[in-house]
Amino acid sequence: MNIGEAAKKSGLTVKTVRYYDEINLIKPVKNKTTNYRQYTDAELAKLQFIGKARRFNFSIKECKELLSLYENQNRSSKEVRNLTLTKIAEIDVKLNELENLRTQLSHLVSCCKGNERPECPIIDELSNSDLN
Amino acid sequence: MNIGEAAKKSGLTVKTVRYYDEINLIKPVKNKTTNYRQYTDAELAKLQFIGKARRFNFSIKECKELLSLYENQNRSSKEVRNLTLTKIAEIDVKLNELENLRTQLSHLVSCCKGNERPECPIIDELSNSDLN
DNA sequence: GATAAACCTTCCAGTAAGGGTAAAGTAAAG
DNA sequence: CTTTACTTTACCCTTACTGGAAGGTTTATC
Repeated sequence: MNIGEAAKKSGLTVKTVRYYDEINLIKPVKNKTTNYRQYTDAELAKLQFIGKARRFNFSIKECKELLSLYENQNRSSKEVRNLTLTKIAEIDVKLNELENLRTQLSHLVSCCKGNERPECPIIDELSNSDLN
Repeated sequence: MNIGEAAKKSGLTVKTVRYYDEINLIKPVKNKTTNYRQYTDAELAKLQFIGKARRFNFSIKECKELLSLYENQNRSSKEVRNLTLTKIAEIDVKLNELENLRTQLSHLVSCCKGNERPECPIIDELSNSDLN
């Protein structure tokens, strides 16, 4: 199939699919006469796999790893599990950071009258040169 | 003061401070003979302001807005408060996404034996072409 | 006075993961 | 035959910096 169909069926944009070719993630053969990319069903499956892994927040580099695990019939499930656990740990770090931020920002908002006057505790806090 | 001191006192890197000059965020005067950037105390205060706002997850563009509010003695606290509320709303969206991801990934992990065998529910799920 | 270190300068390239647009070739439909 | 839809490559743009090279300046040491 052509790139447009592969993109549609994988839920990716044509640009993205072309990009995955460019970075050697998924390289289809090319029609010699038209120079069009030709995607097989197996390649479509890989595009779908990558799309899903990306939605699961795996980076392209991690997607490459997952893809090679996906293609390797002899890999152990432990390898995949460990990659996933690492990803969960990263998400936890991010969650913590964001929760802290949210707490601090909502504290600032609760201190600020939000009226037409210029006095603003938010600006005051940002102007405070203490690191934190 | 020179850029090194300004960087140290603001908790930013020299590279970052130079970058803020480049993008017209904070432009110091330059010593004509040495061509060194000269930062005033007021500029240092702005660097600190920006550094803090960045740590609060405001983008550079938002920092520019905040900075102009900071410099404007006549602005209402409402404007600052609204910007902050918008930021909190963004954080909430991000938190939701990450929490969903975490739930799904830990569900996958709990299904995967993580042993030496190749059967792996995580890969199976990623191979599932359903969008979610 | 020479030299070395610790500064500072600009410029160029790269990061992640594509998005936007242009100019041009190809294909399918009417 | 023409229009419309699709495809190609090539280039620059995005965010917010970071790293490095090549060179000028200042300060400390010998």
